[in-house]
Amino acid sequence: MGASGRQGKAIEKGSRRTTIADVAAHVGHSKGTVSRALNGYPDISAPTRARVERAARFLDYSPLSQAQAIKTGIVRSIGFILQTYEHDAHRPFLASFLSAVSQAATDEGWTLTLATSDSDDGTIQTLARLVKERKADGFILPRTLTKDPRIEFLKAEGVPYVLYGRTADSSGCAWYDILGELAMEGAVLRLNRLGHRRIAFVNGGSEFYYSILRLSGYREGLRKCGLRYDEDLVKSDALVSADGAKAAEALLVLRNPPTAFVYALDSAALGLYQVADRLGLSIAEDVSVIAYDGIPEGKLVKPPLTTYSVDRQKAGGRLAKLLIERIRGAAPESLREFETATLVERESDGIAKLDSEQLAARFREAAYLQSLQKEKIL
Amino acid sequence: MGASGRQGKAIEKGSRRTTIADVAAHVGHSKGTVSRALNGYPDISAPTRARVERAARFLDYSPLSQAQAIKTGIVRSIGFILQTYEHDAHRPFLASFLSAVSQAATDEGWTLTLATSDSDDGTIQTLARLVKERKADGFILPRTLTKDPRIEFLKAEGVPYVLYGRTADSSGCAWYDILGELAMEGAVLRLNRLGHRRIAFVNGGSEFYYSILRLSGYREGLRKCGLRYDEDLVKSDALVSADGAKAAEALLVLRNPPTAFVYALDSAALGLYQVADRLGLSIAEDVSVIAYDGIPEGKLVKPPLTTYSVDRQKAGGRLAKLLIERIRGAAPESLREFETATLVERESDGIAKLDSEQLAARFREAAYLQSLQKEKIL
DNA sequence: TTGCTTGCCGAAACCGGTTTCGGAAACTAT
DNA sequence: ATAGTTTCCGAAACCGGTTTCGGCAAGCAA
Repeated sequence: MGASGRQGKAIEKGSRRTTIADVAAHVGHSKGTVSRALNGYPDISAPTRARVERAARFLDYSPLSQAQAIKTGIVRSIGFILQTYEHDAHRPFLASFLSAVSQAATDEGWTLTLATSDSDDGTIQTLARLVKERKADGFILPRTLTKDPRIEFLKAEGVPYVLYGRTADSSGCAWYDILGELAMEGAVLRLNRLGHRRIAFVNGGSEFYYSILRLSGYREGLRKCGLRYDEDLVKSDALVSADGAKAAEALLVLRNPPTAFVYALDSAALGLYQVADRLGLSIAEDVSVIAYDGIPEGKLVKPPLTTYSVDRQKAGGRLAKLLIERIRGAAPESLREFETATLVERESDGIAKLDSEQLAARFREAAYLQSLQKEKIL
Repeated sequence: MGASGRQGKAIEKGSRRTTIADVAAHVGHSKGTVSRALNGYPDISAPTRARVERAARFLDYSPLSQAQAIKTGIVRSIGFILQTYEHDAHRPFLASFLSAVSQAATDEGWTLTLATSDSDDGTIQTLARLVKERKADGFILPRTLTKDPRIEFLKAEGVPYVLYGRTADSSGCAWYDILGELAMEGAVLRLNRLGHRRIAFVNGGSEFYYSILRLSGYREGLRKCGLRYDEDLVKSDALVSADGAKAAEALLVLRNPPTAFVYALDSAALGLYQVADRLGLSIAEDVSVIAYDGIPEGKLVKPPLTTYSVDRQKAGGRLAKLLIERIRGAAPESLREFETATLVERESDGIAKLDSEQLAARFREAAYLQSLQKEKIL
């Protein structure tokens, strides 16, 4: 059945990969025909297509994406930019997130190209470079801002992208997002059921769109409980535990301190633990806290942190699929997915034993004790 | 100065990227000359080369790596495979490690291609696929085994790689590694200086070559202290806190329990905290522990864990550079670097207040108390 | 001068694919 | 039987580079 001519192929020299020409020779057709057959062009007869496909499989042929790219412009690669200036707090997830993205990409025969930047400008430049050098066909943009320069840039360049998160101007955007607002609302409701009436909210970075959403969820929760919104009880820009601690202190010295805290970020909530420790307050007993993210430290801390946990793994996988569809031409409006965070009930929230006044008293007493201790040490 | 002919280039249509032909036209030379000039061929005169380079800069030209690759076979990309079946314990570092790799790659005009696998076989297959599809020119292999199938595969295929770690058969291998053996030795010496005479060693996964090295470091430490090696005091395969806890228990029930522990992994050392907690032992007071890695949880735990910390950031950067040099043809023997782990003195190690017998007594007492408590609860 | 090198560069083939174009063969419709 | 369509595929151009090959001109020795 061999086509005309001898094979005469040297096995030595690292066994050259099989090219489209090999397949063409094997089935006795031209390269063009093989290419069209494999790419589903309609002007190839069914039997020919079948023969070509069989030969391709037999010869273990797979096209070189770079060779395709030089003509088609697409390299089958997903771009992702690690923003190293973001606080470490966001890092632990990265591994499982990236592995999910990469896994999904692999399933489709795609690759994940990773790049880095250490500033906002750098991110745009890196984006530009990857596009110019055709290293990526589209991007996953994590942690979207309310007004995000990355989105503006890519939109202007006509490069496909999909958001992990939402943004103010959603026109032309595809996304996957967790309904953080629902989580915040749920946290408030839960704390209210436990008897808390003064519930504080410590938000994350105010430039991120999720902060707007989470705040609205908090307010919605208050509304459903019939509690009034008190802006004294709201802090923002708490990303790490130091920030969270500062916010907690500011809230606890209020004349009417909150007996419960909702944190938009686990990492910031850890700060409350430090403050409580210092003030001799017991978490769950004296003050309750519920946060959001599901970082591993939440399990370690005492008492373990009740939190709304996010499935980063799933997010990564879905984002990859969505981006690939987007690159293949699907309309962005059809590529918008939501997921909910799942409540992990641990032990940092409990029945309100003290009301705000009693807590204030306790706090004064704690401060008194603390100053006594300090004197002793001095 | 314009070359012959009109430009006649349409600005519309996403402003086509400038190609080598544009540069050639601009300087009035052939494509071939431009290519050779830019790639440092010796048969180009100095003035011509200068003119070409200036034009290239002026036109903001950079060659399309894929187009180059189809002829040269190299795509300027570093491959890295995320092994998702590895325990999460090793994940937290990933972010900074990868960002360093990617940063170093970017500096050289290279990219990082990430792939995933969930089994050993899968890793080889993924390696093979990336090589076949020319998605990567070489690989960084983290967490090397004593006998590592990845190395065997790549060696057989003639694909460049560089190890993060060492391996039994180092022929033809380039690597970057941390001298974990020195750290273990240092830990033993330090504990001995604090008065400890029975020092246990809880090793990591025995298939990893680092385990062999760290064990030898531990033994060397003992030797220098004049302590004899007691195999009852050595456990292995403790990767996560559960494993570490099991090892700790087994060691503490010995007739002559250790008063100090050296853990090859921070994550496993966390298990000792659980056990101590359960048994009413105080870490640093009753038993000391020093570990290795520098995971963030080490800071959170009480008392904070004394550990030998590894600079993953630096490792990533160096590995990328080494790999690129390797791909460019440098001899593997010339690409071997070592770094040391740095001791982070925290509070989990202290002066030995109890000797082994006293500890055994304390432990019996603690066990007694514990059983009492249990009865009360029941 | 002549003959040989050497330096420098253009022409063209090539890498591994995709896509346009046009034509032969087979099918229809008259 | 002839003309007009379709169907299917080959030839060739093309994508953006690299590399081989050979030739012209200048330089040098005889």
